[in-house]
Amino acid sequence: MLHIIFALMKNDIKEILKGEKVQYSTTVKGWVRTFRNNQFIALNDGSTNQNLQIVVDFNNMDEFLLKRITTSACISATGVIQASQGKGQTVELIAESIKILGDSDAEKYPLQPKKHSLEFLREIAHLRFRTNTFGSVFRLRNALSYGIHKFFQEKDFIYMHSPIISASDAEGAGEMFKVTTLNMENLPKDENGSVDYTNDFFGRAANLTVSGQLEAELAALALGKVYTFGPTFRAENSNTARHLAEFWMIEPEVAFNELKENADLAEEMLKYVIRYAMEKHPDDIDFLDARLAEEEKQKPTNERSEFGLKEKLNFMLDSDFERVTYTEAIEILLQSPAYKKKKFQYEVSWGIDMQSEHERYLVEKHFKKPVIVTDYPKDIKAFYMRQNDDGKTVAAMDILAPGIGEIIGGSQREERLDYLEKRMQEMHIPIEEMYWYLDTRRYGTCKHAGFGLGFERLVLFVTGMGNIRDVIPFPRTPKNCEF
RNA sequence: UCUUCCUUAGCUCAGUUGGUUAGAGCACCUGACUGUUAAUCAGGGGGUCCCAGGUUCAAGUCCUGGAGGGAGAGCCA
Repeated sequence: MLHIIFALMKNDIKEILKGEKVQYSTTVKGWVRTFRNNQFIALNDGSTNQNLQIVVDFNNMDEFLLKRITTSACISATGVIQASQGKGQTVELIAESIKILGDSDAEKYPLQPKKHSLEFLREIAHLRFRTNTFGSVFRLRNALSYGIHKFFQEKDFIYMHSPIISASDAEGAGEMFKVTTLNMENLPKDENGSVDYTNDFFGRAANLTVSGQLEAELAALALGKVYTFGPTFRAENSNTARHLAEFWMIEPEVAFNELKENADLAEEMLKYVIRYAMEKHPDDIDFLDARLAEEEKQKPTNERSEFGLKEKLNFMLDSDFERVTYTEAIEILLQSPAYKKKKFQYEVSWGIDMQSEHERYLVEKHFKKPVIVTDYPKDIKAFYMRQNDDGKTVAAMDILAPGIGEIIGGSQREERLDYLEKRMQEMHIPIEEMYWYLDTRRYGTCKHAGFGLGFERLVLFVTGMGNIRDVIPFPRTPKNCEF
C-alpha cells in the first residue's frame, strides 16, 4: 500500500515549486547549479528549468561535506519545504541532511554559472544538457515529438515504421550514405571495375533512407491514413544552420486527399503541436523568449526581428497561413519594391526555383506570416508529384516559416500510372526497379497526398534557436560525428 | 562546395606602428563575510598566442600554406 502512495506523490522540483503545499518533509535529488554564500544551493533535477533553493545551515554542517557541494555535483537533500524568506522564490527546502551522490571536480568541470557561447557548448555536447538553455530546448523537443504523435493518433492515423536501410536510390532526395559489410580495404570489383555487391550483406547495394515517403504511400493505399516519424539521412555536404546529416522527419500520407486538404492538415498539425508544447512547458518558452530577447539586444537595430518568440508563436496560432500559388508568388516578387530597387541577388521569372532571399521576402516582408506556396513548375519538382491540368505545374506545396524558410514540403501524388511512367522516363528514374511503387498505381490506385516535416526545423521555430545543431542532442554534420 | 569573418588562460575577450617578463573580467584555489539570487571583498595559481613554414636584429602582431569554427549562399526538410 505504501508504495502506491509514494508512486502517487510526485516530489520532483517542478511539483514542489508549485508551492501548493508547505511544511512537509521530503527528499530531493538533483544537480547543483550554484552554491552561493556557503548557504544556498540552486538545485536542478531536469523536471523544470526552475531551480529549488536548498538552504544549508553551514554552522552545523560538516565542513568537508560543504566543500563537496560544487557546480554539477549530484546530491540528495532531505529537509522541510517552507515558504522562502528570500525574494527570488516562493518555497525552499531547509536542509536537515545532505548526501553527495556524485562529486564534480570544480577545477576541471567546464561549465560555470555564467553565460557560455552556443559554439562552445556544442563542443561539449555531452554536458550541455546541464544548461538552462538546452534543458528547455530538449524538454520542448520532447513535447513537440509527443504532440505530433498525439495529433495523428487522435485523428486515427496509423504510425508506420518505414525502413531505415533501403535499397532504393531513385528518389533523388539527396546523396545517400552507403550501408555495407564489405571489406573497405579490399572491395570486390566486377569486370567493369565497379564494386560488386553480390557478396555484400544484402546481396545488393544498400543505403540509409533519405525519406520514408514512398513506403508511406504503399501503406496509405491500404490503411488510409498513415504517418512515419523516424530518422532520415542525407550525405550532402551542407554546412548551414538549417541542415543535418541525420535528422528526424514526419511524413503523413493520406488516401483520397487532394492538395488543399493536404495543406489544411499541415497547417492544423503545426498549430496543434506548437500549442501543445507551449501549454506543456510555459516556463521553458518564457526562458527561451527572454534568451532570444537578450540575444536580439546585441544586434544592431536594423537586424533585430520585430517579434519576440512568444509573440511569434502566438501570432502563428492566431492567424491563417497565407496561401498563394507559385505563379502568384512570382508576380508578388516582380511587383515588390525590393525587386524594383534590384535588391535581389538572383533573377526572378516564372520557372525559377525560388531562392532563400525570395522566400524570406514573401514570408518576412510581404505577408509577415507563414506562407503556403502551391502549384510549382513541374521541372523543378520531384517525379511523383501530380501534374496539373495546365501541363506546366504540379500539385506541390511548400510551407515557408519566418526565420526558417521551408519547414514542410509536400504534394498530391501522381496516381495515374501513364502520367507517372512518362514523368519517370523524362527524369531518368529506373521504372523497372520501382515496380513495387508503381504496383500501387496498377492495383486499385487512388488520389492521395502527403508531406514531409523536418522535425528539427520545427524545434528551431518553436525554441527560437538559431542553429539546427542546437536542437538535436547529438548533431551529425559534415566533419562532425563526436560523441 | 563557394564567399566572408574568426582562432590569445577553463570561458568571454583586450593586446597600439613588429620591440623588454602577453593582460582584464568571470571561473578555480586560499581567506574573510553570512538570507544569497551569475552574492560580495582581499590574495593566489593558471599561456603550445590553432598548426607548419617564411620575412626580420626582433613576430601574438606581417606573408604563404593547412586545420578547426561562425555567418551567408547552393542543395534540401
